[in-house]
Amino acid sequence: MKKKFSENILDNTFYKREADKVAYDLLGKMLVKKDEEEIVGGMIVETEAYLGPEDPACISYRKRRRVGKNLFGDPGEVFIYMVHGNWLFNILVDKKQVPAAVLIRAIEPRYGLDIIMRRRMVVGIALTNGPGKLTKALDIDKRYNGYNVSDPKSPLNILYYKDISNIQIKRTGRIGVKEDLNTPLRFYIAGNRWVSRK
DNA sequence: CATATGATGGACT
DNA sequence: GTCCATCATATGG
Repeated sequence: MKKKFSENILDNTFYKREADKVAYDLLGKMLVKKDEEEIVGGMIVETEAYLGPEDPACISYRKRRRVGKNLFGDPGEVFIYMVHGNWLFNILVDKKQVPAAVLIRAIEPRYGLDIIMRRRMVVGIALTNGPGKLTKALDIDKRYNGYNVSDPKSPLNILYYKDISNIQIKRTGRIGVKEDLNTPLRFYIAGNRWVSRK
């Protein structure tokens, strides 16, 4: 099982592209975490792209540049950020030294459901249908800053799972941002019940 | 040290 | 849809 996981890990060239393209292509991929001996994780069903210094919603924008110092890392690196009492799980993307990221907003649980339910103390779609919920479900916090999801030794990985070329992807504006761009930068799998909002 | 700030979640109308 | 508790950071005194 573990060997199969490592064979399917997306390599870091996947992340060396513009944030909106990576956000789109992450849908239908598998996010897994090695949790002690067990594997927890699920299929990514909702993402948002944050484009960098030119994007008013991005942490690397203007005054918030200090907050975004961790945004200057290699593509594929994990970037964790606290908002409203919730840890948000991001992956650095684009060329090196471009402070852009993709936020993972929702997953469909596939591994370690019993562990996830114990941590969340709920059942059903509320387990992982939001960016703060999924980090609680997978026990992700700032300890995981700096790991690279393309590195087989990392506790967090993203795997190829299935072809999504026949699945309908919807685009909307980003949720909860103070100042969004005109381009819709939120992506989700149409009809998937684990998506946070329609 | 004090306070303002959210890329939220959950309870409620 | 609205309201507000939340809490790690950033920033200013």
